[in-house]
Parts: sequence; C-alpha cells; structure tokens
Amino acid sequence: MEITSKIRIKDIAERAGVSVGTVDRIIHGRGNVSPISMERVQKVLDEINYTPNHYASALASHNVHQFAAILPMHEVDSYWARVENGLLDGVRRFNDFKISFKVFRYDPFNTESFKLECQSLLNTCPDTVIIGPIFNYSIMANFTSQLDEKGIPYALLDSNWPEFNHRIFYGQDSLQSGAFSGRIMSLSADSSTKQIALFKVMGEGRVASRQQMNREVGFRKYMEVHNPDIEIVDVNLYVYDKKGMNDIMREFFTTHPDIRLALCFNSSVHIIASFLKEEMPDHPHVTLLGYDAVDANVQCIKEGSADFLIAQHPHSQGLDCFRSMFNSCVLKMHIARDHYMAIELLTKENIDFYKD
Amino acid sequence: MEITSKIRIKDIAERAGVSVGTVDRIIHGRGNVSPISMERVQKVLDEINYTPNHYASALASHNVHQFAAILPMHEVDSYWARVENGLLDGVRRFNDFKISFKVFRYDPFNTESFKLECQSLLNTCPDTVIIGPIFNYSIMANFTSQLDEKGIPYALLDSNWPEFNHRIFYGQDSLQSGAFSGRIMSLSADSSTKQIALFKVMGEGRVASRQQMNREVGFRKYMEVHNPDIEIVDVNLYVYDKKGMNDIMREFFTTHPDIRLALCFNSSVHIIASFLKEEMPDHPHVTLLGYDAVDANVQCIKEGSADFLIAQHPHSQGLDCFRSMFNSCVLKMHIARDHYMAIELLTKENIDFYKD
DNA sequence: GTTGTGCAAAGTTAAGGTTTTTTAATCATA
DNA sequence: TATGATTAAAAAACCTTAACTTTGCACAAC
Repeated sequence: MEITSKIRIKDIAERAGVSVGTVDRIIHGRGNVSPISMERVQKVLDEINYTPNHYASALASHNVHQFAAILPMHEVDSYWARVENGLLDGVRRFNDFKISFKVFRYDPFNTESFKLECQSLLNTCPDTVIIGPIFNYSIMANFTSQLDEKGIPYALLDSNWPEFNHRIFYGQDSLQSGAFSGRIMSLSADSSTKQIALFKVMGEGRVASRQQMNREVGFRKYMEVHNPDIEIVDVNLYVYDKKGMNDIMREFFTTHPDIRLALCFNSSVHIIASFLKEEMPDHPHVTLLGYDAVDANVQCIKEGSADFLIAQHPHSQGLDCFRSMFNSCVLKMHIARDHYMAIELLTKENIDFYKD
Repeated sequence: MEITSKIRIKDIAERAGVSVGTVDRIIHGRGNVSPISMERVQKVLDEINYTPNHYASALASHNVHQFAAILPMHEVDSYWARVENGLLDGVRRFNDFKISFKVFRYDPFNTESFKLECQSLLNTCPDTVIIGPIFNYSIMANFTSQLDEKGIPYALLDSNWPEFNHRIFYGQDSLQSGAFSGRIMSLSADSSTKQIALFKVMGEGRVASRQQMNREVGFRKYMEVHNPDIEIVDVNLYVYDKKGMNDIMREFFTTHPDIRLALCFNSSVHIIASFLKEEMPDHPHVTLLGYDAVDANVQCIKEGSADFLIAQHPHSQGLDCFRSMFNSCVLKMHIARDHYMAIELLTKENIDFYKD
C-alpha cells in the first residue's frame, strides 16, 4: 500500500480559487461565506475525496477538550477501580492533546447522591461525558436527556440502555455471560449432580447490580433448557458479618453434603473458596465459578481453591472507551457504537495470560 | 486530572538561553553543540519533566516512514489473511501520518522462497518490519541479524523467539493454549471415557506449524498429568483427497465406536464436524474442539456440530501489532515488548460476542 | 595588518495540516 | 463621508523538525 499523497485544505482552496480560511469555514459550517464561494468550494469537494488530518486538526485546535466521568464509588482493586484506571491510562495516552479529565463519584445505593454528582458534573460544562450508570431508569433517562439537550456526547460503561442516545457503549452481554456460566457448570456436572449452589454475596450496602441480575437470569434460562433436573439452591451471605457468613456456609455445606458445584455472580467467589479451604479442608472438592479477575480471585484460581472465573477486562473497557470517545469527539473520527467485550473463561491453565 | 500545561521545546530554549534548534539538536543527539550549551540545556532538562509531543513530532517529520511485512502465503479467511487485514486496518488508521506499507509473501514450505522475499524486502530499505516467522531457526536468525545490523526494528507475530532482538511480539502461548484444550476436553470427559481422538489434518503442503506442534505438546502434557488413563488416538487426514479423507474418518469412527471426544489443533475442525453431520448422522454426538474462529468453524459452533473453539484474534493481533510498532517507531513512545493474547474459549453461548 | 578559508556552533525559518484571530476589502446605508 | 455589515484574505498559532543561514573564531596567506 503506497502512500497516497493526501489532499489538503490548501489544495482545495487553490482549486476553488479561495483562501484556506474560507474552505475551513465551509467545511465546519461556520457561516459568513458568499453563495459563490460556497458553490465553488462545494464543487471541488464533490470532485475530490477530502479526508481531514484529524491529528493536525486536534493539534491546531485552541480550546481544551473537557472529559468528565461519573462512576460508582469503589474500593481498591474492585471492578470500577480498574475501569477508572483504564480511563486514566487513556487520558495519559492522549496527553499530547489539550484535554482535561475529572471524575465524579456517587454512592450507588443513594439515588440522591447520583443526582447531586450529575449536577456538579454538568456545572463544569464538559465536552464529553463517560457514565458508569446507576440502576434506575428514570434517573438515568433524566440525566441523559439533559446531556442530549446540551448536545454533550456521552458513553455508557458496563450496562447498555439501548433507548438512550449514547455515542459509545462498552461492556459485556450479561445475559449471555450467565448462559456461558451455565454451560461451564453443566460441563462440570456429571450424571450424579442433583444440585448447584448459587451464592449471593451481599453486605455493606451491596445489592445485586443490573449486571449480576442479568447474569443470573441468563444462567437460570440456560439451566432450565439444558439441565432442568438440576436444582439451583440459593444461599445468601452477608459480608458485613464475617462470623455469621462462615456459620451460614458451614451449615449449608453440612446440610447439603452432596453439593459439588457452586457459583456466584459477583467478585466474591474468593470468600467461598477461602472458607472451604480453611474451615472445611476435608470437604470433597467443590467446583467454584465466579466473576471478575480481582487479585483475591486470581489467587484462588492459581492455588486451585476456585476453578473458573469469567473475566470482564474492566481496565480495557475503561481504556478502550476513553480511546473511542477521544477518537470520536476530539479527532472527530467515525466510531462504532456498541462494543461488547469478550466473555472470557479463566482457569489455572490460561490465567497467566489474562492481561487486562 | 487537570490539564498540565505542557513544556515545549521553546520553553526549554528560553530557560536555557539558547535557540530551539540547539535544544532539538541536544534532544536528538545530532551533535554540533558546545559543551556550554549542552550543560545549560541539560540542567533545564533535569529540572523539568519534558515529554515531547509525539503527534506534533510525527507531523513535522519530513520523510515517509516505510513499513514492510513478510507473511506466509495464505488463503482467503485463513489465519494469516485475518492478520494481514488487521495490519491493513492499522495502516488505514494512521493514514494521517506519512507512512507506506508493503507486504511480502513467502511459501511457508519453501525456505528458499522465504530467503528470496527477505532479500526483496531488505532491498526496499524499510524503516520498520513485521514478521510472520518461518519455522526454521537458523534462517530466521539470519534474517533478524541482518535487520539488527541495519538497525531496523522488527515485530514478531504469532511465534515468539525470545532469543531475537525484536521490538514487539504479539501472539498466543501455544503450550498453555494446548493445556487449556486439555482442561476443556477433561471437563467434557466422564468416567466412561477411555479414548480421545486427535485429528491431524494435513495436505496441500500443510505441515504442522510451530504453533500447532506446541499446542499438541501442551495438550499431551496436561493429559499425562490429569488423565493418564485416557488414550490419545492419532488420526491422520489428508485434505487434498476429499474422498480418501471421508473414508479414513468413516473407518475410524466405525472401528472406534466409543469415541465421544475429538480435537484438532488447526482450523480444520469443520471438516470433521461436517463429515459427522452429513455422513454419519446417526452416530452419537462427538464433542469436538478445534482452533481458529474462521467462518466455517463458527458456523459449526452455531449449529452445534462442533462444541469448542479456541480463538486467537488474528485481526486484533495484526492491528495491535501495527499500532504498537507505529507508536514505538513513528511516535517514539515506549511500548511493552511481549504481548500474549488471551486464550479464549468459544462456545454456542458466547460466540456471538467474539469480535475480532 | 588585512583578507580569506574552514569549521564548529547556534540561530532562523519554512515546513507539516489545520484552526482561528486579525486585518483588509467591498458594498450598502445614512 | 463616515458607519456598519459582509465577506475573504492573510497571518499567527499549535509543537516539532530540519534545512538553511549566520556568527564567531582559529589559522594561514598575502
């Protein structure tokens, strides 16, 4: 592929017999152009295939492009912490351009907090917004319609709401991801399998996210179709009471001695793995599947106390999302809208090659 | 993260009391600088944290940057065809910069052809080279040492040769990938499983690539450790004789009626799937695992005639590799060396979200 | 003692492709 | 004749590169 000597604004100006300024005004629809100039330039534009140099354009642009993100508050090493690091890496990567970035954090269990942070965000008049959504349609709709009104493009992370007018979505299909976990559990089952334990790990204000709920729906649907005879046994754990949590697990595994399969739809699988390893070392192996390659979980996979993780690549999600919004909003490139990330199974054999 | 008003060469020049030309000469080690200027500029550089604007730099750079790739010849929709498309997408993406790109193709079964194409490639005096390696150490070593001598940076795709001096590697760990296929096969096995069929699909000059061989090694090692009682039965198929191929399969499945698991380490799994579906429709289901999400294989997964694919993301490999080499060689950014791509399992449940 | 040559060192400036401000020209209105 | 509104050209800016130019100095030749 040889280099195609690119057509510049200057070339268009020469061919149309006007100045570069005029061409620029026409291309950007900035007005103050006579019909004659307009027509002459338009004719040249129709003849040739002009593609702007996005990088030179961004370089020459004088105003700083303000990015803002609103994300749920998060602990170290959590899913959203990794997303945020990905976003920050994106900011660093495009540091050569005039951009700024500010993160707003809301309490995911407090809709007022979300509204408040949205207001603060809007007050800074950002050019581009990245949203880690709250699980409440009308509040989200209210926020996105405000953005639409002001003409501020925004990206959705993690949860897709097809009815919104977002520029970009990055995330995983959680229904399908749940079905996939069903497949893996089914593979791990044998003819003697009667029950699968489904742990719901809650606490410190944790409620199931939209993602977690959808994973469960996808999982149950898969099991209904492919393994209708296997019973799914729910177990509720409350993390804020560690002793009570262990008691619940001990009682459960004692009263259900035949359980050999268990899963949970958030990143807490390491809690179950650690309990079995430390508190019931003589219990036969329970095949464990969980979500999110946080350090504690990765450790469990490596040592064999848990068997499967389904990974989400939160860091890539953040980085790629930022890159896409940068390409779309700053470089004004054309970017695809929906980006469903791979549903990736991690085991002892491939976890060393999981790089996020 | 607020925008940090960036330090420019001009600022350094002012603070050091020299001209921008001198600063540029020092930064790029172009010589013709007095010790006094050198010291003064160095002092400023030590004080402040200068990071060049890579994009402005590339924009101002006068010469076109020549990329060249040498790849095995390939058919439509094959692994290498997808890699090449990824590379071409990379070229298109950075079209705003002055780059050229030329692909050289060699016959992977003819070392002379490789040498010849290497010579042609070197004659074009490229600035950056991307290599789809031939499976022959000394010939590769000869080529890479020539590149080293000329100071031409190069990337390796697919196969890593740690002893070379490449700037970038993109590929999959094939030993580990083979072990992963062992894990999946083991999961699919049950207590009655005595044998697994390992199909080697050859023909039209096909010999096992380095990747395929390593997958088999990783697989056998895994099985030896975890399922030593399961026998691995080799079956050789020669693709250039379609009738003969079907005969071999029919004979094999007839003489081995208990086989319920089969795999193959290249992209030909669809051949086995189609045979079973069309020629032996009454045969009990054989769980099939193969490699590479080429269209024919994806089709088999969707219709259920094959069960597992291990994906390699060849398009991403090409695109990411090009991007990395661009960032490293044109923008002069610092880029990590080895990039092991995820070992990804595709099934009916998640294949819709496999985007490469 | 002047002029000339050679060379290292450093400054100046024109790109590179675009944006945007400033300036200038044209025309119409009062 | 000035004032104002359009329109368009010119120029500066973004940051870096690299070719080009100038300066200054040492040394030699006349």
